[in-house]
Amino acid sequence: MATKDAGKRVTDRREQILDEAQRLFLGHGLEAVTTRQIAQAVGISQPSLYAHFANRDAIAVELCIRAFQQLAQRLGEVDASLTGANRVRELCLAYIAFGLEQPAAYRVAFHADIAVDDESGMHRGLEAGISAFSILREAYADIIADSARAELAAQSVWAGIHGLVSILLTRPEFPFADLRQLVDAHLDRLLAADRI
Amino acid sequence: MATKDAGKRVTDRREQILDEAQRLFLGHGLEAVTTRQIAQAVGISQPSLYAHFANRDAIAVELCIRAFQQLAQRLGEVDASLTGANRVRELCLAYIAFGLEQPAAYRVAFHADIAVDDESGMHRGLEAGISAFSILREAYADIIADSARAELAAQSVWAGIHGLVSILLTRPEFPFADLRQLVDAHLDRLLAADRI
DNA sequence: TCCGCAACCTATCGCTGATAGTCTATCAAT
DNA sequence: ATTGATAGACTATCAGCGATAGGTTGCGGA
Repeated sequence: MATKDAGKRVTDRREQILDEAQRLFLGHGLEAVTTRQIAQAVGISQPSLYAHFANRDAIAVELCIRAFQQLAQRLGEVDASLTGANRVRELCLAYIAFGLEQPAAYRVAFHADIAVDDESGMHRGLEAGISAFSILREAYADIIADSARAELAAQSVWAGIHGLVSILLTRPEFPFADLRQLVDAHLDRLLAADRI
Repeated sequence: MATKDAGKRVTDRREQILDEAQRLFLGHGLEAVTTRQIAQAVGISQPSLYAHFANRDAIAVELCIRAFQQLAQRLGEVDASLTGANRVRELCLAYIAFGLEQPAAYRVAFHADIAVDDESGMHRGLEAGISAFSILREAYADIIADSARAELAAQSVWAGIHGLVSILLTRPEFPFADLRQLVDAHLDRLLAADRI
């Protein structure tokens, strides 16, 4: 009981740090938030963070995981009764909506430069990203029988919608066309190959 | 004469700083390079940089301009005798090649967060970016008569190829398909709408 | 009762971008 | 030829950053 409480307290503080870090990151952007700000928001001293995380990057990795999980959840909410190309299009719309509505989360997921683990060549945030991507991959398995072709299609479409979200987020000052028209035109173009 | 010499000397030092900064940025990435490293490479003290640039961001803006100019030059080298969809495809290939061969330049151009000017809502790097994009826009004016539709198509294709380059650069650890296959599949998909 | 450990603290490190204040060499005007 | 202004460089220094060292406290188990 007491042991469990102690363990729980540690977990809670870790989660509390991540909650505050996420809140600050979403509000001010990844690079702008300092460890001292996070610590102050939690109500502990700045060095105390290092009892829970190896370094600032480790916090960023956890937030990267959260961001990909939120993306996966958003994609998971897409109407499961849809099939084929219709489902792919709705997944793309959900993806773009997530990116534009949660720009800070999207940037943590895709633009933050986070060191990968030396042996695995990955970090846990990337694993979460792959699992989010799998939703799109499986939707394409429904459309294209050849699995290699389905994989290529899914990666291409992913890159395509990522490009739109990415450039809208990082260079919003460019003279883009009307957002709805641009999204529609982009999806029409990107998914034209899957027309029946 | 003497005045001109003095003016020239200033310009040279500015250019020298930018040259060294570019060399360091390309080698070590944007965030990794410090003002002291730049100053040391030039052979002056770190505060002396601030006689030539308002701050570190101002140097980044100039390098952003250079990156876009290099991209524009690369696109300008595409065979001018090509027309229509063939020209668009070659432009896309050149774009992707530039991004993958000059990752640091591409990141400065598209991923570096550089404050925009308050009144104009832009910075000069963005203007250079727009002029690079214009090459693709004009190629689409050749294919699609309706100028609004041509603009939408060009922006969509730009976003599409940017997405592939961007994700390959920022998340190379993802299990992507073979690069040549992926690029081919992506361009096939992205440009399918322009088939005659 | 005492031990060990987890979590916290203060103090401090080296490094960063940026500013203040001074010195010097060059050029234009007297 | 002498003066005054200016450009460009310097040293010294700042506050803020991520991170580390070392000591203190309080609680659960032997």
